[in-house]
Amino acid sequence: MPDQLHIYNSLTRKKELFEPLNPPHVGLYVCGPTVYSDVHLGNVRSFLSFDIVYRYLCHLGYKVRYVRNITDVGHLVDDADEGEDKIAKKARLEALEPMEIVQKYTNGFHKIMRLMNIIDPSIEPQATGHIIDQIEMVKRIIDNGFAYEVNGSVYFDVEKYSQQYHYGELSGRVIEDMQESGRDLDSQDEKRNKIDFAIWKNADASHIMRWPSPWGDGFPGWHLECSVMSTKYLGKTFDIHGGGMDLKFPHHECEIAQSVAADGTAPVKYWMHGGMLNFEGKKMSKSLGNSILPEEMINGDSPLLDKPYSPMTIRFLMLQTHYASEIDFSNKALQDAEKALRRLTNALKTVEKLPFVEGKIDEEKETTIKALCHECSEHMNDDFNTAKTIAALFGLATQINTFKDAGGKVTGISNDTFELLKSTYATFILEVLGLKEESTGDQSVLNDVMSILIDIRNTARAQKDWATSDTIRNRLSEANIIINDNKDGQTTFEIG
RNA sequence: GGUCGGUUGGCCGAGUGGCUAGGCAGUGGUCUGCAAAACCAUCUACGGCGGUUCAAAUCCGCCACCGACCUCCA
Repeated sequence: MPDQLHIYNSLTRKKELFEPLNPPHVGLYVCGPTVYSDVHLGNVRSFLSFDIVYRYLCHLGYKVRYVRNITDVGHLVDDADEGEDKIAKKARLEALEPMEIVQKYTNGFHKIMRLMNIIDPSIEPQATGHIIDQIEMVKRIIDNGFAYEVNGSVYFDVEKYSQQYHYGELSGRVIEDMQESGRDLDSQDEKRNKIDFAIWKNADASHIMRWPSPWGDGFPGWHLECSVMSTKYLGKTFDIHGGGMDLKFPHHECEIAQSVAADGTAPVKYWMHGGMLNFEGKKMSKSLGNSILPEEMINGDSPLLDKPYSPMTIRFLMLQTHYASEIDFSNKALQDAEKALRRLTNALKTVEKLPFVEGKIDEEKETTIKALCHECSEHMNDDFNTAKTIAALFGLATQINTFKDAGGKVTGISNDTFELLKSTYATFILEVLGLKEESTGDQSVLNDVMSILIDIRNTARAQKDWATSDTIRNRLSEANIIINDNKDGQTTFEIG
């Protein structure tokens, strides 16, 4: 197992040792949301995957500049020529200013990110704030001979590019095949070749989002913003670029082509692609209309769901699967995850409370615990394998619970190992995996009230007044509070 | 049609040549006034057929099924 970070690079299709271009600095770019509607669970998964990448890189001590854009212009709705900007279309539908749409859904996106405990990027650039830079990049591509202008629109010349460079190296596509098998789109007369793509689109007065350019009024093309903003903030070549599998082609392929055509260098050293999230076996996507919003899941407000699930339950379930694999969400999976997460976090509370007692060292136990602690890092080093890391954490949870069961103290291991156990367990759960403790309402008041109820119940129990003690427990259970009489004589509660 | 990926025990889900993944559920036990939690034990699979190998879930071939991408999508 690796003791240094290895990343599966989509570009080379191999797991590679991670060597930053300029250590200890790391440049990380992730394709952000297009803010024309609510982010759904599938989007969340992708951002979570790269949240883990960011967190772990930071954990390893790298100084990471993490750029995740907001796409607020530039995605065409239909085919290339008759296409309308997604934001503009939505603005018409909702009778709002385009920037009102952008603000509304950007706010919603941020809210979900916070709920899911996804850390903010270092820079969150917006495409509309970089129109000038995008125009500059279009100019460079034209100057280098890889784009041509027709009627105020500028198209990337894929064939010309592929004479000199390799278009399709990321997605494994061959341009001859694409020319044969690609579907025919309407009104493509302007393009020299149907595999060419727009980098600047002409827009007449009826378009509500347009900017002046050397080619007349218009708006930037589909894929340009990411090339521009990654270059601007991370340089012409940077370390890691992430996004969902569905962006590999054409979006990321075009990004590579644009950067190479403009600046002559491959933009990215390690390409990472996250797997899709399915519901009932189908990719969850806006266009298929089978998406569940995170808020619906948290409120249980969807006909597809049996009950509400907490943000950390959702987070945990996602992390039980490797980022590159598909996940199929279901009620059963969510309920299992809820219980499993509770086991993990209960052990965290336990280990923080258990006293250490010096004693004869049990070599086997000592070795087991140390090995499990090391495994947490080793598994994360193996292409961010959160599933295996979680397995190791469950191993530690069992060790912790065994201490609790066997006398409610930690003994038989060295103090160093105990400290390692405590810090590893807490660090990986809270910082690396970002599984924060969830609390509902005012904890301090609740704690006070609960300690009163527990006192009354314990008095009843001491008098063998089971009717009273069980009534308290049952009524609390109805209120979703579970009472546990632990082996050590302590009574605790948890919100279930 | 083209390209790529997947098919693992009751369910979810790791895993690329030999060593128990893990979780949830189930079963038996310990503990408990009873529960719950926890612990111990148990159940232990790799789509089908063929091949390579001392050894295959893991490599190769064929077949079946599922999915993604090829058009905006995380």
